[in-house]
Amino acid sequence: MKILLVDDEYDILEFLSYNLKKEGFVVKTANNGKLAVDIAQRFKPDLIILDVMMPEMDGISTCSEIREIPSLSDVLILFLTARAEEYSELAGFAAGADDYVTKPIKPKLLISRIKALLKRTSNKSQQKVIKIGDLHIDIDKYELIFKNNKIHLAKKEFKLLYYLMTIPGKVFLREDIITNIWGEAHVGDRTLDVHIRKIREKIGENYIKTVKGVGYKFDI
Amino acid sequence: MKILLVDDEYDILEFLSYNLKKEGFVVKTANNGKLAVDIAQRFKPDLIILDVMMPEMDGISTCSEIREIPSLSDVLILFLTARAEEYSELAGFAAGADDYVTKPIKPKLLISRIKALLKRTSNKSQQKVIKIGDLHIDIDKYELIFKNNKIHLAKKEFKLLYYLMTIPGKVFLREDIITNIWGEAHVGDRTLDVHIRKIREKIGENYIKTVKGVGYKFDI
DNA sequence: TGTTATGTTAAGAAATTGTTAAGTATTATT
DNA sequence: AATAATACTTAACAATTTCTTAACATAACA
Repeated sequence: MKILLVDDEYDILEFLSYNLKKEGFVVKTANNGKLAVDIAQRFKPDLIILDVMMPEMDGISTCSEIREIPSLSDVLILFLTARAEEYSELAGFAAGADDYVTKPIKPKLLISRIKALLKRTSNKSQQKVIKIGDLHIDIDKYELIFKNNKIHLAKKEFKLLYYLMTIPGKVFLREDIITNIWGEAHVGDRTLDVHIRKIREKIGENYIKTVKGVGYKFDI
Repeated sequence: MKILLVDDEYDILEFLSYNLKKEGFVVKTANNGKLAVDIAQRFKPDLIILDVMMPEMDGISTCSEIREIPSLSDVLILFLTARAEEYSELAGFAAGADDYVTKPIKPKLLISRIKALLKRTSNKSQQKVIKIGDLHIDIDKYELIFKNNKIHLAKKEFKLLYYLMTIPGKVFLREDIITNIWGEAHVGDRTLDVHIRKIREKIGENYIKTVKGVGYKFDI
């Protein structure tokens, strides 16, 4: 598994690089956003760890830029952010982040988050059954089981819930959800909300969480 | 059963090819990943045996590429890996491998693993008698028994019910059912429904379930 | 506090499947 | 080969489910 580390502080690059290599990851580093974009295209990392605060091009701009490069659109992006900058969590997810970790960084925590992230996505395409909490969704059977009862979901509801459940905790952008479920077709402003509502009616209000201005996530 | 062998070392290809052919498998070989992908598409093997370590395109990349080709998405993939490269086991499974065998290769072990693998998947479709609930279907006898009474099903009805029963609970897509029962021929929009109805008339409404917008499933 | 994004509801439009009956094709029987 | 019986397909329409929209309500944010 290849990781690209991006931070303007040399000490942090050194510190993280050491810890990640020790875990068996192949690591490259970049000390600014522009360079990161360049390296990423050749190195094709599985994961990019981006510091939010960087001079010139900050992590969020870098992230947006990476997401626009087709060959990198699937790469995982994890943000490093100071605890204070709470806003950046939102902005980061909006730009297409998959996870974020707050500074000061504890290597063990970071590594466990990285592993969780890599695992989730490597399973993604194969997973036909997803179990989370009281929920159990099976794409082959087109069946949702909630507290041991079968629950009927209409096709769009099912697709939508399944999509959110593929990566629990990840915030899916509103527009990405719409593209994924409805394709390119134009669909009204409230349509997604109505479908979310119908799912919530069936499984309760606790699972699907709204991240205002960004999208929805499935979480326990 | 057809097997595609992929390894960059000629000796290994030769050695394995000999042993597999002796077991009655139809074997083709490729000495690099690119070639393997090409051959696989025409040869349509049941199983691909991939060496993880190969120059240029390694086994894992090859595997990922194969998994992205729809006509090959169901092919079984078995990795050959050196004992040292433990990481590749994980990476391999993530890329969609079905099994792996470590080098040095013992032909007997490899063959038993292959057989187990092929058996696993062929079981599903080869079953001649299926019993579910009050139903008991026998493909050889062309016979359906429902609550201890023989029930006569016409040919198409039988094929259809049998097809749905091969994997109870699984939703079969409308178009897949039509392709499977009627072949490529164009068939009217309501034909499938009418057949479903006739089966339901004979075995009741409880077994075949409609999943609107998707297809039908056999379920209790 | 105004603005924006999302929630909620109900109605009806759209899509999908069900049902019936009649016509055509196939197979079996004499 | 003619007839009868069975199997299959189609078309028309009915019934049902699913989806979308619009209008308004509410909550979160700047």
